[in-house]
Amino acid sequence: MMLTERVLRNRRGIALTQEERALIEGAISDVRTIGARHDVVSEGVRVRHATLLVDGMVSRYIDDRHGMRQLVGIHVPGDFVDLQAYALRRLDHNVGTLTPVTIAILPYPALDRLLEARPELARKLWYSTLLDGATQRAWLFRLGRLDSVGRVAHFLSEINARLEAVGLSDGARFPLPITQSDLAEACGLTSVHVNRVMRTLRESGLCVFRSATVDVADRAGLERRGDFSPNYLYLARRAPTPGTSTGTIAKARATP
Amino acid sequence: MMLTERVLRNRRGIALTQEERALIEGAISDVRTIGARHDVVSEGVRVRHATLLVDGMVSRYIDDRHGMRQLVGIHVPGDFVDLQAYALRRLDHNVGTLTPVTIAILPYPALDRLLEARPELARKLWYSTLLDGATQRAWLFRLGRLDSVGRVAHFLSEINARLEAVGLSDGARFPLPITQSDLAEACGLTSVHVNRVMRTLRESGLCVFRSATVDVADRAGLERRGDFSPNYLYLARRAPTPGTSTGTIAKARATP
DNA sequence: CGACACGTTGAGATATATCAAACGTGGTGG
DNA sequence: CCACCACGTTTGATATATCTCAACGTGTCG
Repeated sequence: MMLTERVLRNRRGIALTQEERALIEGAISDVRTIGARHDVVSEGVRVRHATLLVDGMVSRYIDDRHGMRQLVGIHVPGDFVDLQAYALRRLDHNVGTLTPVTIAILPYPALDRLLEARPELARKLWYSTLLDGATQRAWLFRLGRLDSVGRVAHFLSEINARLEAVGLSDGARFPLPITQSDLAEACGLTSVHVNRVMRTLRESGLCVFRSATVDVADRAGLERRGDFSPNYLYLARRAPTPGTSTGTIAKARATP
Repeated sequence: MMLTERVLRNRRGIALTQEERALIEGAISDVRTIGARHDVVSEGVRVRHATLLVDGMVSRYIDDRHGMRQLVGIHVPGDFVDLQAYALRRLDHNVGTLTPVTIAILPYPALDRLLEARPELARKLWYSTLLDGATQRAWLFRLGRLDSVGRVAHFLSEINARLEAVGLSDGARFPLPITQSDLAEACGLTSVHVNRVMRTLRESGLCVFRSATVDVADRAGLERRGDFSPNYLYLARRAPTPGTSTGTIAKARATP
């Protein structure tokens, strides 16, 4: 399986060519696995390479003075997790694994050469950082205007759509190997309340979250409850490219 | 006064040269004034030019199904308000004026030529969209982890720092020509509650918001209350470049 | 002077947090 | 293989922050 197989897959207007995928693979110096709950990049540290998430999930987060944490982004396979730093050199937040992950490393010098030679590819990677921005705006909407059930419904709808785009969800069921506390930190809630929200979603027949899997019983209903509309993801038409069957996201504990 | 005078001013590592400012000015086709409460760009509409905010304030916002609005960004003079669309062609949110504004228009064809000829300038404009992203993450933190007083304190601290960077605040006092409802839409609160928050801030001696002006009595205290740290703004060292004295932001009603 | 938008205040309703405890369950070591 | 441990989940009771609704005040502009 190609390491870059999922990069920008099914994103409207900026899909990568096979040649571009190969070029990115050529810039990869290293592929690593990291255990769950480890930081990949820390705030303020100088970054020297870009990181492509191949398998697993990672979060971007900000801690406050009292140890409370807010997720400001979450990444699924195919996402670059720290491209921001390529331009800014340092990150204003932390990036940490939620699950064991496989990541591919692209040293900046190799990336420099690649993007200089291929301005079209540079443009597409810029786009991908703009897509991150669009997602962040949707998260702002979620936190600012939705109630707790709406926030979780919106979050789950988003992850469903994003996993579907990269072939890891069939729209009705997808892996979500994170804890209710993680969900709480993403949605600006407490884990206790997230638990009650999950019960509400279950009892209203929208979805069930059990053993790291979400079963979506009523997708339209879930999306409606979360005031979710996928336009901000700039996805290609639904009905994702076949080729990769729905898969899983690594969950077993790996070496730290 | 140069239209681009405030663009990327006092931003660490990516300040523009005088020549680059002149080049941007050369790409400006038009300068317009627009009244308060008018949309500049609407969601989903194809965009054909970039917009530089020269004077006034504009917001980026998302409306929900029930007419509630969430601000996902706010812009001060010197900001590009829709560079995202240059890459994505459409915006996933709306951009509307909060006050009467002066904006400069840069048609994409002119921008294309400019950025092709000047990759270094292209890089800096890309950076500026990444700075927007960093600010959005700070907003996520604000909404997800701060209480109402903290949110408003954080918001005001941010605006103070950003206006200071472009010479429109001296750190102790700055113009804020928006309503308490706008503030509420930015902070995920109701306008009634924002009113009470302002009273709290006043009574605790942190700051006073009156007649479209914020007087910061205790900057350190305000920033502490909002758990604010300006690192995400990537500002150059404090002590802003002299040259432009503290000014105002247009407030008088203009023609729609 | 009057209208209208914005700001201010109060009382009461409600959503979510907090605190505390019990329950499951998968992994680990004896 | 079993027992235990750690971590995550679930539930209950109570506290509290914020919203909602409603009314009244105030400044600005025509």
